[in-house]
Amino acid sequence: MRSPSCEKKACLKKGPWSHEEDELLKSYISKYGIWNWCHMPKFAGLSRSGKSCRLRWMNYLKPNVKRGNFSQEEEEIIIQSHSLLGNKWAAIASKLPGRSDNEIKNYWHTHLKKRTTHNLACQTNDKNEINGSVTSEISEVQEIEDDNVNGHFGLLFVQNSEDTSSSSSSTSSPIDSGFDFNGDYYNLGSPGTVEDIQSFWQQLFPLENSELEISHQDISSDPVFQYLKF
DNA sequence: AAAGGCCCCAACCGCAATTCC
DNA sequence: TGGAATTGCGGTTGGGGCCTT
Repeated sequence: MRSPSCEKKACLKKGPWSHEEDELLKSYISKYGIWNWCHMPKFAGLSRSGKSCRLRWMNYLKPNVKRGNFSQEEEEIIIQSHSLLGNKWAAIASKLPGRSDNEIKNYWHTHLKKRTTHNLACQTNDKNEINGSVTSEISEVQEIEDDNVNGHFGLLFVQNSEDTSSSSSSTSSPIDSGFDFNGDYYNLGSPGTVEDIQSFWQQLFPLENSELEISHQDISSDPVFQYLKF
């Protein structure tokens, strides 16, 4: 299996992220969104691989990422989910909004694994003592309600503009990309025409960052804009 | 106070899956 | 349709901090 071509550069930085790098990535994504992890670092001024940037964003920089200790409820969800799903950390993480798969994986190995193996050992001992059947955790687990975890809730930065004069288009079609309430960037389709793109950025920026203003000239000179083939 | 061991967690690596051209 | 590019996932590692002796 090949390595991605964009990550062949030997000069890419590795190791812990500096505050400056975090700020560069955050500000770039808040401004331009996530359009291509592979090529983004270059435009953001980062000497990092796309994978490294993605990981940093997903685990730490993304809005709504929870830090700190896990609650009892979260621990129980992890334990129950793990008994159901095994090491499907991404699936388990989807049941815990704000927690990354990496964080859950680490927490499992450092805290919960010992506890559950200890419990299992205790259960086995009990079983031997009473010579009865042990009701495993698995049989007691119920499917966790996750209707509101996996779906998109709405648009954080984008809303329909009432200003119909800003675009040559007579219909103000809804923008099909942005950040949902989980902090995930989504893009439901191709941007379309130049006007679509310009309209998109114009709708995006005023809500995302009120002091930020952008002109058509700004857009057309932007590397992302050029990358998108214009 | 210093040295060694242990623990935790951020980040890397390799691979599979998916998307794009 | 096949290969290349990109994304996502899970296992693993390495280093820093804490604890013990």
